[in-house]
Amino acid sequence: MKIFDSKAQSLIDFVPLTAGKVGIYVCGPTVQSAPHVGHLRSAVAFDIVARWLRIGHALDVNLVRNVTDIDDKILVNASELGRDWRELAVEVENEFNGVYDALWANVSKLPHATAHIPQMIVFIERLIERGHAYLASNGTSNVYFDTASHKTYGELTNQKLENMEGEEIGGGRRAAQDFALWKSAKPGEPETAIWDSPWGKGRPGWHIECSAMTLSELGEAFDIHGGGLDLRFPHHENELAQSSAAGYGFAKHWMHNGLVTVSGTKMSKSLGNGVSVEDLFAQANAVAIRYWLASAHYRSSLDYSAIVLADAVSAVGRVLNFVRRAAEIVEVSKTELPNEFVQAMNNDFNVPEALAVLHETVRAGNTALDSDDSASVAEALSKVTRMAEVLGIDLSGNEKVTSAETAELIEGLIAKRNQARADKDYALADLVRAELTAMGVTIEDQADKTVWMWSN
RNA sequence: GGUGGAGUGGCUGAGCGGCCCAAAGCAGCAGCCUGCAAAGCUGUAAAACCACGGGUUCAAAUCCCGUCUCCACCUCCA
Repeated sequence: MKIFDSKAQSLIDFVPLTAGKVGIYVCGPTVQSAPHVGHLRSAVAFDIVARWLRIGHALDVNLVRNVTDIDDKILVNASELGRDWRELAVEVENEFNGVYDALWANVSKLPHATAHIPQMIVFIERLIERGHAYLASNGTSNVYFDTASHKTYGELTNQKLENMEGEEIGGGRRAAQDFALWKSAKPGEPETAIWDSPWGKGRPGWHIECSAMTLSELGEAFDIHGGGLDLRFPHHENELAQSSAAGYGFAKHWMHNGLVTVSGTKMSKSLGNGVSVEDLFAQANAVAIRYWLASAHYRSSLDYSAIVLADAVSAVGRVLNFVRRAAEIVEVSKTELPNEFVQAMNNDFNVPEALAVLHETVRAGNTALDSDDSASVAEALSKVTRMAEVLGIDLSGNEKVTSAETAELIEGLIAKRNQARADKDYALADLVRAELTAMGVTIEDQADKTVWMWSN
């Protein structure tokens, strides 16, 4: 199993720290505003990683995705809306979880920053004791990480301190690159966002929550740390600095997913070119969206367009059509994954290549269907089912709930059309079909019967 | 200025020294099937001269050098 380690900047042979088990920590959202496509891509990418390690390698995967539910932006957005920040955070988080659910991208654990404040304080104390953090010189309770004290600072992104732009020196810090571990409470901030600490009232800085939560959830050292490419610096660099300065092994490997772009430019909150989840779901169903999100290799950038989404709908439809037809005549049985599929997944999760195998199997299955070779149909169906499980393609995903009355109505129309066909009254038959189409129903005439399904 | 990534058919997107006269999907065309469709199968066009120019090699989309273009990070972001 090869994985591209973005810290080593090379492909590594993946060997779990503890035999049979894998600990993965992926940076989840800061719940400040609604999810956008980029969040979904990251979630799907790491969901596939977890699925493959579980299904393809029989590993016990502990996938942790944090929820950063205390942060400047949350406070700012809440105050702009005149709302309680905690309420906003919960609401946004629910929104995130709803989409993750819809896309089949769930995780083992969802630790919250606000539930780990004591652990963060302990962590910061430890850094101060070890000489890697200091209290601000301006009389506030700000605490900063001392980047100069940590000689490997910059190792994740291969940067030297002197080349970094840094922020303006302020807030009582010693160097531009030093970052806040603890932020002093400021006037006007809600009481509920202020915690006591050995240094005074305040709240945690941005990066410390992840270091503290990896420690609580996965221990001093764990296998993989993941997240979007845009988090490499400063967030992951700083996490790594904190945790290694604290004396912990931290992440053995790093994985970063590529970004979602629109016309070649990164989709981001600040640029305002983000495509909302509503936009996305208005154009395609969840299975197709997930397929699209996985259709480029996880390290490549993924360009968004309406066309590309429509392509995904067609491509998934092809798979789903085969499964539907095949399932009418054969059962899914136990079978091995195709070798090429396994090879592809083992090669740094090459999903596009794996999808090629999936489609080849579908074609073989369709050919078998056309030639009534039910043994081959069953084989193809079983393989497709297993591959879909690895990739998280919900094969029942296109089924819409239909009431008995609606089904009866549709079946009545189909019977009417088939009678017309038997009578060779094709004008009437086509009229009925047009009626069905208008209802959003697609029909398919098979040798001995007519089946129907909701159009995409 | 520093650090990374990318340029492959009409579109999306793999491949990263020989299995590549380049996977897979979408779109197009033709045939089969169908009353006609849909779904499906088969075949297939557009010079895919793999950004461009050199080089290494028996062999390069894949390695090296140079050039151009684009993107990301160094500020909040998956």
